[in-house]
Amino acid sequence: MNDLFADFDDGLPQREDLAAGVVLLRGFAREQTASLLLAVAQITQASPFRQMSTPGGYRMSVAMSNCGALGWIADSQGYRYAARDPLNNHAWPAMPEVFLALARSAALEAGFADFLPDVCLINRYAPGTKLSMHQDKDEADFSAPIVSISLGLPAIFLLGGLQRNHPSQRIGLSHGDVLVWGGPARLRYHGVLALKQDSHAELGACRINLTFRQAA
DNA sequence: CAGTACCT
DNA sequence: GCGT
Repeated sequence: MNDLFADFDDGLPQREDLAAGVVLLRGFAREQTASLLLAVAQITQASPFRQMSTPGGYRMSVAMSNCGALGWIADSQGYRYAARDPLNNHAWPAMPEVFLALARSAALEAGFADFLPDVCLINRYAPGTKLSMHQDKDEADFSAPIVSISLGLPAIFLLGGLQRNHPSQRIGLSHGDVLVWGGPARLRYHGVLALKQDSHAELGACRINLTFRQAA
């Protein structure tokens, strides 16, 4: 048994307070996973997954797309939000109602009322891909929380402190789990360890993460 | 895999 | 320093 990945087989979704301002909602999205994945397929037909480059000139292993009024992008110029997809110069696809409703209800359940995200960053992880420790700090104000929905293969999320050299705790995230952090935790460093080689019943060798933010 | 140097 |  691995207690990083708790079961929710025979109960309602579990709320777990991991730290001040950090709430893990195990299985919170489990009834909506098919709808979410269908919407991801539609969004990424218009704005395909792509591996962005960091300002330092390295390609990120995780492939990304966005929906909503704004999208998070990285390139040689830096990290920022843009209203248009640089791949096609079109507006990002609209945020589906099921995304907005789920993100809002998860935020409320975690204690953050009136969350109105204008961005959903969609991250696609294959086995071996990862996200190094970073802060989400490209948003205009930090009063709104971050809502993160996990789909497909499990991953180990690293929750660090407010400084890069602080120790991190490992959080196992599985299909349908939702992690919310905000308030005193809003600027905590975080990352994702390289995915293990594995296969998910619905998604195959793939993890999809939806990150909701209020950027403007 | 955590710590660290890297140098845009 | 969302990279190696």
